[in-house]
Amino acid sequence: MSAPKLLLVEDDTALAELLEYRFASEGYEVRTSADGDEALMMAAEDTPDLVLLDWMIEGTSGIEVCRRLRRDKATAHVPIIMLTAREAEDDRVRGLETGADDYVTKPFSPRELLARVSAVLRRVRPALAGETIETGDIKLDPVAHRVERRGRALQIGPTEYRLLKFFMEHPRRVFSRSQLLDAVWGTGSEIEERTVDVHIRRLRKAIALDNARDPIRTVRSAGYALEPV
Amino acid sequence: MSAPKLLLVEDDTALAELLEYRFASEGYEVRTSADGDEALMMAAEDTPDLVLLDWMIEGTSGIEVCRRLRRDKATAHVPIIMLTAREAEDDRVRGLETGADDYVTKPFSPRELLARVSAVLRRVRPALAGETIETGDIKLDPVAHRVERRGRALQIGPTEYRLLKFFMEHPRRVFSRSQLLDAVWGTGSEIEERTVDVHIRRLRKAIALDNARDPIRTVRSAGYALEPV
DNA sequence: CATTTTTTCGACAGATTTGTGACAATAAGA
DNA sequence: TCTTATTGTCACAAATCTGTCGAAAAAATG
Repeated sequence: MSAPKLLLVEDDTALAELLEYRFASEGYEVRTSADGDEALMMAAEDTPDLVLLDWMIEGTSGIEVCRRLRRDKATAHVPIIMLTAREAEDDRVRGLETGADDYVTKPFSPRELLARVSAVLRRVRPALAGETIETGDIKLDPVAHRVERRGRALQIGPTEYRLLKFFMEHPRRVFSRSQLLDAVWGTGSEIEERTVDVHIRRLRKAIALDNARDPIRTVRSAGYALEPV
Repeated sequence: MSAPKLLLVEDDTALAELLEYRFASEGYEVRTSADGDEALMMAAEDTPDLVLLDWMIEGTSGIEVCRRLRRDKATAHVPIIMLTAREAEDDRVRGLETGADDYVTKPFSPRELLARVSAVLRRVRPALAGETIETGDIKLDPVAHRVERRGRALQIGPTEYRLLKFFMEHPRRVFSRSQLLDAVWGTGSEIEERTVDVHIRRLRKAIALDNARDPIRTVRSAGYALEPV
């Protein structure tokens, strides 16, 4: 399984290094920035799976970073855990309103933060936490790299697996062919858009059961979506 | 998702370039003009989603541009944020009276302006921010690209979807055929006006339910409007 | 009531978009 | 090395959508 990618935005160097070390040793891939604008750039370049955001950083404030992350389509759904020094109620409230998923009040133990991160990831993108995702009657176990539907194991190729996993992480949402290319094939892949159609067909075939409805919805002139049956 | 279109009216070239760059990198589509009359022409050609209007521009004054935008049916309801250099109370009051939606006092940070723009757009056109819109008994989810009425999913073609979405973003308002052509088909589409009628009919058919009233009102010799049931 | 204007409706051919099977190239595994 | 899977593209078929007409219906006008 691929290591969850964290983006840590923290200008206290000592704390940042400590956390970086602890998370790395727990199997996370961590990148750090002390500066809000830089962090936003890093997030834009390579979308992280979760952002740890200090509320009190220099330059662009934490709340603003949060807003901007939410506003950009690519990072709009990345979970954010804010690290706040203040006990101040309204800071937390404002944070959660702005779209943070959870907060941790300083001082905190690395262990506590690890637990929160794991919890948020489990809730938002179960596959990253190594947990089985279930959408409708389809179950996907990212650790075993196995997919089953109504108890029956499905045989499914690598690309179709990634495609299905992506869909299951964002059920009901419509994705254009180019969005799917970016998400499943990687940004900048120079692949024909129509190729997506072919893989959709292969995926449909792979997850088809005699008496089950096709859970993949074609949205004409827009793209495809996975609808839980 | 289509990028929100902004029209920036600002004669301070340096500021204009800065803003243009920042907004572009946030996913907006920006056109700029330093001149009031030119700006009005641009707005007429391709209706923007929001206008950023400097109050103190050369030639036609900001307040006049604002008035004229409000007077033209096509741009009457486009939100306007005015950029005012003065702290002067009466300038802001006059602006809001003339029909501006919000104001930002110079000097301001691009960040602050971004926040205002986002807030105004969210308030005025939720679908641009990916929120579901609800008009009467019809619900439209732009993310899932799905329309339902009284809980029942509707089957609806691409053009009818765009048409309905536009109507739902501006309920109760009457639009002429040429306004609809501009908004739904795109400016400069060389399509027969009568064609709108046909798509209205198709939309009516698509959203019809046995026991429900037709929510689309025909306004003879003027156009069509969506009336929440 | 007859006339004029405007809108609705059904039909249709052409255009777009999507589904599908086949195929060569490449990668992976035995 | 030899087999077997997987991948990305095509070309063609199938499905769906589009823009226009012209006739019929409805609404205003006088």
